[in-house]
Amino acid sequence: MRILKYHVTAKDVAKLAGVSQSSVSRVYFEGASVSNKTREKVLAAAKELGYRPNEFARSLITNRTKIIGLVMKGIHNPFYPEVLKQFTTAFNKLGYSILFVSTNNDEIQKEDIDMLRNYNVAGVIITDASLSLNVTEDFKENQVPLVLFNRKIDNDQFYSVCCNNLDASEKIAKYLIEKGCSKVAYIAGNANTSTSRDREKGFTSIIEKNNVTLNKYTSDYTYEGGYKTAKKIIAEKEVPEGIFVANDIMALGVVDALRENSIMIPAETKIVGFDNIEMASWPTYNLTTWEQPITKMVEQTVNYLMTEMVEFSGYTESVEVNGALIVRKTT
Amino acid sequence: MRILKYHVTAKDVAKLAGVSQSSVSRVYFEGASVSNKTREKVLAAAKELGYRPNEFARSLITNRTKIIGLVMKGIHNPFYPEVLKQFTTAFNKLGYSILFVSTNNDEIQKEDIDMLRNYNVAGVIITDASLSLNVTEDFKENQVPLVLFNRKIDNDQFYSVCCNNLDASEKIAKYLIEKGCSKVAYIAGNANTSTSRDREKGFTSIIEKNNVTLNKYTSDYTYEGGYKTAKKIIAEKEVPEGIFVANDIMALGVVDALRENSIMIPAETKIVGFDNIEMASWPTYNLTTWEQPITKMVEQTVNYLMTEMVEFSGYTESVEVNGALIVRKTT
DNA sequence: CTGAAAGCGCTTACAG
DNA sequence: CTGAAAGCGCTTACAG
Repeated sequence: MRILKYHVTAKDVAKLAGVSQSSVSRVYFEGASVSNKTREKVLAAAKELGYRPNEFARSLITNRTKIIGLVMKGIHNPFYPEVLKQFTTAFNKLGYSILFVSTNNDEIQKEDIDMLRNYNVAGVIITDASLSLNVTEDFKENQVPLVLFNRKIDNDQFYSVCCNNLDASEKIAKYLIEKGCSKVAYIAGNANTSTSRDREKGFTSIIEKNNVTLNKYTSDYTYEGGYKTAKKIIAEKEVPEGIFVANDIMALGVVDALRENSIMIPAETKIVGFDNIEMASWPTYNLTTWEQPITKMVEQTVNYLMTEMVEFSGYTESVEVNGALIVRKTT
Repeated sequence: MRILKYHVTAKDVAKLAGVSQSSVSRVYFEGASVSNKTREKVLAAAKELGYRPNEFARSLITNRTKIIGLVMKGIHNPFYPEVLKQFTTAFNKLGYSILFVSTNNDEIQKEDIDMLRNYNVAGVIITDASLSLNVTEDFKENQVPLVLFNRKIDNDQFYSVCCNNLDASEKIAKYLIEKGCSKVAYIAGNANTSTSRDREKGFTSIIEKNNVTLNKYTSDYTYEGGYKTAKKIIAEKEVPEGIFVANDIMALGVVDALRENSIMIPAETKIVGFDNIEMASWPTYNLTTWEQPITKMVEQTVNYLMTEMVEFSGYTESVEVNGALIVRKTT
């Protein structure tokens, strides 16, 4: 056993303040009614003793915590550290803490979920990973609100927050056509992600309507993936006039590969990415891309969770937040 | 109030297994002695009911959790997402969860610490930020082990894990001299970080011994900072033959700025970074750098915390883990 | 508004 | 090894 500094409890505060322990509790419990006089006495005593309510005793009774579980897979994509930072800042301001879980698999594992269940998290955000229904039954049964961030699942079992991927990719297609491309390519991210599928769908629909030649390649949302795919395209001899790459980090790999082979961007080939990560604006790359409105997406997620945490409704919707095309020098 | 699914407790398991609640508790508490017969009965009953010990009730008594607080500031530097991922993976494997705190200030704030104290974390890792002594008194008093990761503080009040910054920067200096540089520059990161100071100290000592001209610049460990500092250096007309940049992300900014001004790397100027982030190996950059041994640094931190969490000793030391020079095409 | 008391789900001496 | 009981620090009906 550790020998600990004397732990200040509500009882100690009560004694010093000359009130009951219940009254101390009421001062720290939102919504309870206490007279100003009692409140002042309690707060003064609490300050003197350095009292802080024990979150665990609290959670034991209320069966609630102020912990948000955040599950993230692709921390290597610079898009996600920014997302993490914004979520942490937003929730910390609201008095909530972030329990961070990094999953290695495309699909979230039972262990990852168990970690969150063990700590009885008040809400869950899953970014960048899919999940099977049975894994989340626990959350539903316990009325823990859940948001899929930057991913959606076709059935309407989940609340999801995404960028307007379909519309965005249609606009990107139109933009490349306007720029005069008569032969284009799409480089997909992981095939099992909704983002890659939606971006492919929107892009393809417009391209096909305009009788532009389209080649599709599958990659994996990494720099190396983009680089290798571009090398493959180059090896096929007929480099397309425009390439829409499903995310920025892959697009940077594509740019580097084309440069190594002295293919001029944008003169010979135009490149468009997706995300608008910081590096896209670096002078070396100056990548034309679609900006994902992270701040708005985070806001939307936080608002939903906060509402559902106050009173669980189980409401689900696929929310799409509008981004915008950022034109730089690769087109 | 939420209407919750019936919560399975140790009592329920005890009833089904035909043993006392204490016995159920003993099965789940490491170190307690239970007969195999009892254990089997309990585990069977627990499985049938889907029992999971309540962490909060547990923590209330033991005054311990399986939560590690991880404080991070510079998540924008790609070095840190990798650190975060490795810590999360390592601790999850050991059954510990990560409470993530992102601080915005160079110095950790009282609020950040309060967040960790509220959840009675078992251990704390602080990366990339400094902290004043008074803020951490709470941890000491409560015997919560603490590690400074990639930062150290001159007094020996803290256990810290760093790369061998001093030795590394001496070697980098020697390397640049060997390569024939007779005029060099050092671009510092945030002046109040131990990493930047140590790297400057080691580099300077060797450079001065060899009568090589040295100019020093202060920047801020960001890409933009590196970029702007390089522009300033260029404006001074006499671009040094070698530049040691205190971290990679700044070094990439330096490389981009020099390229924009058509200064040949490494022919006219050689660049050495520090960290060996993923991007340093990208073909566009191919940056010579010092590899920070993240895996070993994480291991060292985890081992220390695990030991101190079992039995707190308060032992402190400044541990330095050896990295290595990675020669690429900027030198 | 306030206090006394029950109880959340565990761990842990204490007997046996 | 095992059970009955006390107690961790709170919240929350229940009276007053």
